[in-house]
Amino acid sequence: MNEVRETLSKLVRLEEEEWLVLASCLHEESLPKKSPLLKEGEICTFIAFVSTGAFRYYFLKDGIEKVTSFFFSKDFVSDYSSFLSEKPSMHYIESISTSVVYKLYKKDLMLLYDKYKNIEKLGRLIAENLFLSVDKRLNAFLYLSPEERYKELMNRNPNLSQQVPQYMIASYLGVEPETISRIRKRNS
Amino acid sequence: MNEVRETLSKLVRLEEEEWLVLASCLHEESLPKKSPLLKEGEICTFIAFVSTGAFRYYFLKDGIEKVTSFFFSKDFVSDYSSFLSEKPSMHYIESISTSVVYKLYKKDLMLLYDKYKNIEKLGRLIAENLFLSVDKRLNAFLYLSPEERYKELMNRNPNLSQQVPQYMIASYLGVEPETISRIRKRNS
DNA sequence: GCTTTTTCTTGATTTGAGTCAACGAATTTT
DNA sequence: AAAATTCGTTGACTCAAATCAAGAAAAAGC
Repeated sequence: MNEVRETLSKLVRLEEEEWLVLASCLHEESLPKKSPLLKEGEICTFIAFVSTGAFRYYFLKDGIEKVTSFFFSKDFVSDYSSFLSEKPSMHYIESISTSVVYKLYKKDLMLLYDKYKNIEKLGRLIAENLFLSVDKRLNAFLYLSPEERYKELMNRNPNLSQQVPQYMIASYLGVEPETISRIRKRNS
Repeated sequence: MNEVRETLSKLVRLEEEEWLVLASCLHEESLPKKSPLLKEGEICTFIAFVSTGAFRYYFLKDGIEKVTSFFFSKDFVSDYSSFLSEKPSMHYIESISTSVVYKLYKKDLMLLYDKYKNIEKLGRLIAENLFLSVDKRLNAFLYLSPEERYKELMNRNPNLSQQVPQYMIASYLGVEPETISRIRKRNS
């Protein structure tokens, strides 16, 4: 729980009371490997802080899993689009390994937003950060070739291939596993 | 100026005082056709409300203009990434037609955020909305073929081709102008 | 109006990634 | 440890979009 506080404190300085009431809204949940946190068709009603473990965020296109994101320790995992719009999610979120998360439900968060100015601010900062990360990812698709995307991803996250299988990385980069294989061969 | 208020009022209910102080921070600016609002290398210090006119948001890749977005009347135009991160922009923002905007500078906005809870909330809602739109666009690249992207864009914005030349639409969809030409031929 | 420039279309060719398929390598299961 | 399943590599082939190039059409300028 303290990791949550630490992570949040990098964004905003919360009053003691604000933290306590926020903490009282956090629900701990443990998941074994390959457990669903969210399924297609559900409305995502939570933001979850990843304490330990890892998650993948994917959707099915013609029965094939397309990975859109990964979430690791200290990340906030959610289908933020579904969370905001309250529309059914098109995605699955599934644990890659044994995981512990702290869930914060939207109905609680909305009350906190209204009551506590610093939590409202926290909400803005979270939204801004998420904007920055989607924007960066969109730019990678607009600006870069698959090979450039792969190199940049590996540069910024050198141990990713130890954490997730290569076919998920391929999917994340919007290419087929064979393409990653060939990129690796070319650059070795 | 009243259009600004109307647009904002759809997001949050501002107190009279909040609106007045916000309005006092808006700077009107008129631009002839093809004028820059932002250039590559500059830090984007503003969010501008488009009163009349249209803008294109692009970057140069090997000297070739790649259009990332369009902004029309009632949109907020900014390099929001640069605005948030305070890093130099990689983009140009240029008027497509004669335009009038109301600029709100970051230094002013930050003070407003601190002082007025509803403006802080407005900031969150703007960030959330921008997140949703980038996320949607990213999904279009992840899920859809160029042809599907084109059809969807035209569906949602039937008069876009009257407002901007086709080569900019091509660029926006991440394809070459010839491809749009061929898609149109196929579907006629 | 005509001229010039910009934008759009069409064809021929190239190319990078996808698809299909087969086969090793590595994990997991029992 | 052996068997089974999953994962990664490689090759042959296909295909959709990029590239190159030449004109046609439309818009802007005079």
